[in-house]
Amino acid sequence: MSEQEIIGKGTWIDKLASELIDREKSLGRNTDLLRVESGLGASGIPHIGSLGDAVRAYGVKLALENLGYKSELIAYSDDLDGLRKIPEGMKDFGLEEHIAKPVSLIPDPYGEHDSYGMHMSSILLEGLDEVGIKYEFRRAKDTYKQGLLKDQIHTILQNSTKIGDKIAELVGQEKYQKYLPYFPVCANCNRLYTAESMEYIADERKVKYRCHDAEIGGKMVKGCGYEGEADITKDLGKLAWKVEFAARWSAFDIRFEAYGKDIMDSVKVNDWVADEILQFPHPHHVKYEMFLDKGGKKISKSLGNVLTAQRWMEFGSPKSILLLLYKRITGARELGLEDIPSLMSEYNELEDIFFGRIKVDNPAKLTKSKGLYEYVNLLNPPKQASTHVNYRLLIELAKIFKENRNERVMKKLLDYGVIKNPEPEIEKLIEIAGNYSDEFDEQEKTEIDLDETSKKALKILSETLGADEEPEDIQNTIYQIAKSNDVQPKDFFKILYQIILGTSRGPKIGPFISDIGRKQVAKTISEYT
RNA sequence: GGGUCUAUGGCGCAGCCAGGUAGCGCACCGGACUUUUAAUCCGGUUGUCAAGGGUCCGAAUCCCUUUAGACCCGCCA
Repeated sequence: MSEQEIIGKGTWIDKLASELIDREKSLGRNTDLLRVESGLGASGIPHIGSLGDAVRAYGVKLALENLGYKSELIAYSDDLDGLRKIPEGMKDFGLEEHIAKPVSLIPDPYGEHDSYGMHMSSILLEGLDEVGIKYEFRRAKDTYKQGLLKDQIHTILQNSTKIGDKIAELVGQEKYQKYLPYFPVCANCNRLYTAESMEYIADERKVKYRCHDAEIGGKMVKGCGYEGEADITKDLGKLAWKVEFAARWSAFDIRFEAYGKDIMDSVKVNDWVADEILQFPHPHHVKYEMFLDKGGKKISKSLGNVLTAQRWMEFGSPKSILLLLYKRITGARELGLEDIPSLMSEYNELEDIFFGRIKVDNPAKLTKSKGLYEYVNLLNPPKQASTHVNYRLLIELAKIFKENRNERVMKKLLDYGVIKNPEPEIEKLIEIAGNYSDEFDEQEKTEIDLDETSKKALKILSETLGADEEPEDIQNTIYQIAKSNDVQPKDFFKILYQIILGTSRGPKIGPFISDIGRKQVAKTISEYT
């Protein structure tokens, strides 16, 4: 490590915040409040990547504050986006008729929120609440209704020719050389995208449009033929993505926004629009990779491999999500629920490092690990380490104890000396580890080949175990039964593991059987004789 | 057509974005313990960090070129 000064907590988040501050300074901009933004999609079920955008933006906010600046996170729901595709699992709600309508104008099929869009956003917001992220919520619908973007829209529409040419030059998309980058919501049929903007009447701040057929999501959607004018200061309608971010950044004074590589082109154009058209130096950015599923496929709302934060938290702690998201930002990531156990362990390890229980020689690494731990705790780390229980051990124990799980696993942990007292946090851990074990423990009904001698031995064992009097040494008893019935002990043990656990190996079987309950085991075994 | 990411022991991966002894899990080998399955514990082996070049006192890490794979964009938001 060189003598380079450590910035903040020594993580990539701090470095990013520091770059941001340097940039603001060299731009000569006011730094009284450095606002960061995260966009929330509202048209599909929000997955963990959507959560990541907001969580990381919040991390940057924390870093900025830690470096002595005021900051604020805006969570902006794009709820004027039109519904283009009906998400997997929602085919039965009759949503077809709402295709192309802004998601905030579609009723919530579940009847829980004011609209379809709000329903989707809420899933994400609840996820954020659960991991402890604070934000200021804003919606596209209100933003446009209140005319918050009217000046930006006006400027953009006045420069639409220039912008259209630039879009073609930067990303090769030519449609905005023909059309205005503004989609009104048809006043007659409530549809977006079908309303084609023809002309901007600058004096009146109105866009003339005609509702015509349009192709959306590979399907033709009928326009209603209505012709009208949309008032950009208060009517519903929205800018195309290629220019909308810029308008928002300028209107909300946004200084930082991360983005996924799928919208790289849009960001490129928006940066230019912000700088050159709106005269608002674009926010500082960081690009991240999409989360992919374990097959390397993009997590997609329509493919049905959506991994939500809520689903994750059935099996992993909120901190395991934060760790996943704060660990690093670059790199393609194949992600699945099977990553939870190692993240759970890694958190404990970081905690041990933070509290000095694990020595780390490299000072830079030490700083970084401690810093990461602090971010995972949202820069408010606990005063003392929590009791650590290995998550994988819990999964194993949960696999064995299915009835009265909490109580019996807890007892086992006390027996093992892993914990000293039952604690509520441990109960929670047992619960989620139990969920994990129930979900991913394939209980393959193994066909077991049993010859007559094995059956006979099993029968004897079953009777012995089922007797009222408990054999002193079950391990030895099993061994003796095998031997005296001409069954290889090795094979006999294997058969028992197959019957009890569905595997060919397992924990030492004597104590294991008393743990499960010998009568219970006797009953199980008798089914095979 | 444009762009991004990835490549590290047999397998799966971390380390890279702030350069400083190449690490972890599984597997494998040896030992301890167990009445011989298993588990556990201790110890050990395994690497031209994809290839080539550059910067540097020092590169898995930074820069350039190449190869292979994945993903994104080129509908739309």
